[in-house]
Amino acid sequence: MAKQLPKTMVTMKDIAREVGLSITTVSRALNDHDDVALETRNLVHEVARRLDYHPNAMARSLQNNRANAIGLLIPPILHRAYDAFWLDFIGGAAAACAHFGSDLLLSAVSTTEGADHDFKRLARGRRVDGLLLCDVQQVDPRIDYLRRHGLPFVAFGRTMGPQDYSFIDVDGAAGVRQAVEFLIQLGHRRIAYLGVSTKFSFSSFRLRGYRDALSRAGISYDDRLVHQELTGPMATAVMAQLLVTSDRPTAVFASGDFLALAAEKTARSLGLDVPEDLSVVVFDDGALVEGSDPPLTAVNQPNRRLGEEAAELLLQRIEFREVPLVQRLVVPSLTHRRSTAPPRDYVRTMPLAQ
Amino acid sequence: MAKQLPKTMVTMKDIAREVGLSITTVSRALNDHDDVALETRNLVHEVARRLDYHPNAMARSLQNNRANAIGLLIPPILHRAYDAFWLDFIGGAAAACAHFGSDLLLSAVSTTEGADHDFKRLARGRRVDGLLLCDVQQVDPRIDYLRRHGLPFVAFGRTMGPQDYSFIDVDGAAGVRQAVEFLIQLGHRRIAYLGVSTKFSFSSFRLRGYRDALSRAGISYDDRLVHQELTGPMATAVMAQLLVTSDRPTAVFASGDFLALAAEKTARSLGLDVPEDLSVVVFDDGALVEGSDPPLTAVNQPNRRLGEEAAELLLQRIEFREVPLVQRLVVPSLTHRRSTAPPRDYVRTMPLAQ
DNA sequence: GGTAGGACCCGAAACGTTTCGGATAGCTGT
DNA sequence: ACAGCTATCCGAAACGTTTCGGGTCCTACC
Repeated sequence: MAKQLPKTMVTMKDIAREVGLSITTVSRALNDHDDVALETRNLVHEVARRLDYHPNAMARSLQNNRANAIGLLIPPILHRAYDAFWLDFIGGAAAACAHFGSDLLLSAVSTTEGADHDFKRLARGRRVDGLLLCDVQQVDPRIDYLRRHGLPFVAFGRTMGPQDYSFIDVDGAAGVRQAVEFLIQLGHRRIAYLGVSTKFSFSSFRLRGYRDALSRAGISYDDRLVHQELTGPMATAVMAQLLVTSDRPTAVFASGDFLALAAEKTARSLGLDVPEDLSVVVFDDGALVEGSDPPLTAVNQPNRRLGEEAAELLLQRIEFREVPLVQRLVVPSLTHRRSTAPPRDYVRTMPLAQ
Repeated sequence: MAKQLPKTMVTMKDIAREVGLSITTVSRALNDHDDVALETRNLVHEVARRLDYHPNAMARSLQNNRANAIGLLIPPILHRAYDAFWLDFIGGAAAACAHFGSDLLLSAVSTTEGADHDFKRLARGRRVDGLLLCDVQQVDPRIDYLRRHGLPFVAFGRTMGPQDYSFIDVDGAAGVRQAVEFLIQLGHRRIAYLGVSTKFSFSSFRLRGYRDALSRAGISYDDRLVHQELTGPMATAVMAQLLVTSDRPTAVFASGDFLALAAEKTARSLGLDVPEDLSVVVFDDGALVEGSDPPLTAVNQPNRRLGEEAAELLLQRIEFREVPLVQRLVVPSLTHRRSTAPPRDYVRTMPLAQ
C-alpha cells in the first residue's frame, strides 16, 4: 500500500485504472446511470472518494455545454450609492445560485469602452449559462444581441421600447407617486424633483410617477422645479438656487441618496430646518439614508430580494428552457423617518391618513 | 453575400474554412504568434471580428489549464453585519480582478455541512486558478489542503498556529489596543469587553489588544468584564447584568456592530446616558455604526480595500508562480464619533491628547 | 547546383469528460 | 440448441482549443 500524496490532478483515468474498468464505465457509474451494476457503482464511488476525485469542471462544461454558472457584469461606474445597491443585489443573486447548484461569475468592467467587449466575451464565451443583465438603458442593444444568440437572460430594469423579454424591476413610478402623494397629503404644493442621468430607464419611470402624483392632485407641473442629470455638487447648486426664490419649494424628492444629502446640507447651510422648512424624501434606501441627520423618509427597494428573484428566474429559464415571459414589477414601500413634516405655515384642513 | 445570422456558436473551424487555412494557423494567428505572416494574421483577425467570434472559454481552459477566474466562497452564515462586510470585500476583489483580466467566481455555500464539499469542488475542479480563503479559523485544515494540492491562495485572516502562507489581515490587536487606550486616556478604568465566537481567529487577536492596553496602563484584568461567544440578545443580557453592579463599567468595547447596538440600547433602557454614563467603542465600521444614536466611535477596517489587496496579491501569485510570502497586516484607524466621553465624575488630571 | 536557413504553414495529439452505438455473456423459453 | 432478451460493459468520437513536431517552399550563399 505505498500510497503517495495526490501531487497532481486525479482524473477518471486514475479511477478506471484503480478499479480495472473502462473510463466509460467509470463515468457512467459516477453519474449513476442504471446500466452499471449497483455493485460496480458503489465500488467506483468509493474509490473516487478515496482518491479525493473531483471532476474537472472545464472538461465537463466543454462536453455538455453547461457552465453551471450565471454571469453578472458589474458596471464600470460605481459611485458610492450605486455601489451599495449592487452589492446587496449580488448577495441575493449568490444566495439564489447556491440553491440551484450554480455559481455566480462576477465580471467587473474596468473601462467604459471595454464594457461592450466584456459583455460579448461573457455572452459568447460559453463560460456562463445565462446572464443577469443589469444597468439596462432606455434602449439597449444587448437585449437583442442576447436573444439573437439564444443565451438565456433576465433583465434587471426595463427598456423604454417593446418589452418582449423577461425582467424584474422596481416600479419606480409607483414608488415616486407614493412618495409625492405623501408630501401632498402633508400639505406641500411646491415639490422639487432632483434626478440623475436620464440614460437609465428608471429615470423616466420615476419622473412619470412624480408627474402622475401632481396631476392627480390637480397641481400643475412646474419645470423650474425639475432638474435631472445631477451629480452631488450640481444638486447643491440647484438647491441653493431654488431655496432663495420667493416661491421656493417646501419639499423635495431626491432620486438617490447623495442628492438627498446634498439637499439637506444645502438647506441647513441656508439656515433652513429639515423638515420644518424643507421636507426631503429619497429613493434608494441604504446606509446613508438612515445615518443622515435627520434620518430620511425613503422609498426603499428591497435590493437583496431583487437580486435573489432575478437569479432564481434566470436559473429556472436555464433549467427548463421554454418558460413563459415573466415581467415582475416590485412596488417599493415608503419608510417614514424624520425628514418630512407639513410645511411650516400649513393649516390642516383634514385629518392626515396614518 | 448570402450572410445569415450566426444562429449557433462560431468556432475557429468556421474561421479556418472562411480564410482557407488550417485551424492551427488560425489559432496561432489569433494569438499573434510570430510564425504566421503578418498579412495572414490581419486577415484572420478581421474575419474573426466579422463573424463575431469569441473563444470558448471552457475549451481554452481545458487546454491550457488556466481558468481566468479566482474563487471566493461566501460562508454559509451571514448575519446582518457580517454580510455588509463581505459585500464590500467582494466589491474590492472584483475590481482588482478586472485589472488582471480575470473574473471572480462567487460560490455561496448554503449549508454548513456542504461547505467542505463545495470548498473541495472549487479547489480541485480546475474552475478557478486560485482561491481567496476567507473566514479563516483558529486552526484551518483548508490551508494545508490547498498547499498539498498546489492551488494558489491568499488567506484573509490568520490561523493561530504557524503562519507559513500569504495572508492579508486586519491587525485586530492594534485596533483594539488603540480603542481601549483611547478610553483609558479619557479616564475610564473599568472597561467591559463584548466578543463574538472564539472560533474566528480575529477574536483572540482582538482580546489580546484589549489585555495589552490594560496592562500597559497598569489596570488589572477583570474577567467579570469580559464576555465572548455573544449574540445580540446575549449581549443585552450581559450588559443588563453588568450595568446594575456597584462597580459597573463606564465604558465598553464591542467586537461587532450588533453588540454595540445592544449595549447602547440596554444602557438607555436602564436610564443611563450614552456617552455620559457609558462610553461605547465598536470594531467593524459600517452602516449601522453611523446610523445609531449616538453615532458610534469605531475602529474601522477598510473592507473594500482589503478585498482589493487580497485579490491583487492572489492574482500576482497566479501569474508569477513563485513569489515570496506576503503577510500584510492592515492597522485600522479609530473614527471618533459621539458615543465616547470621559466618565461622569472624572476629574481631568492631564490634558487630553488630540 | 547544392544546401543551409528562414518564413510560413499544417496534421495530429492532447486536455478530461460524456455519449453513441455496439459487444459480450448469461439466462429464458421453446 | 438456438433466437431473443437483459444486464453489464467498452471503444471511439466528440466538445473547441493549443501545441509539438514536423513539412514545404523560397532565397541566399558558397
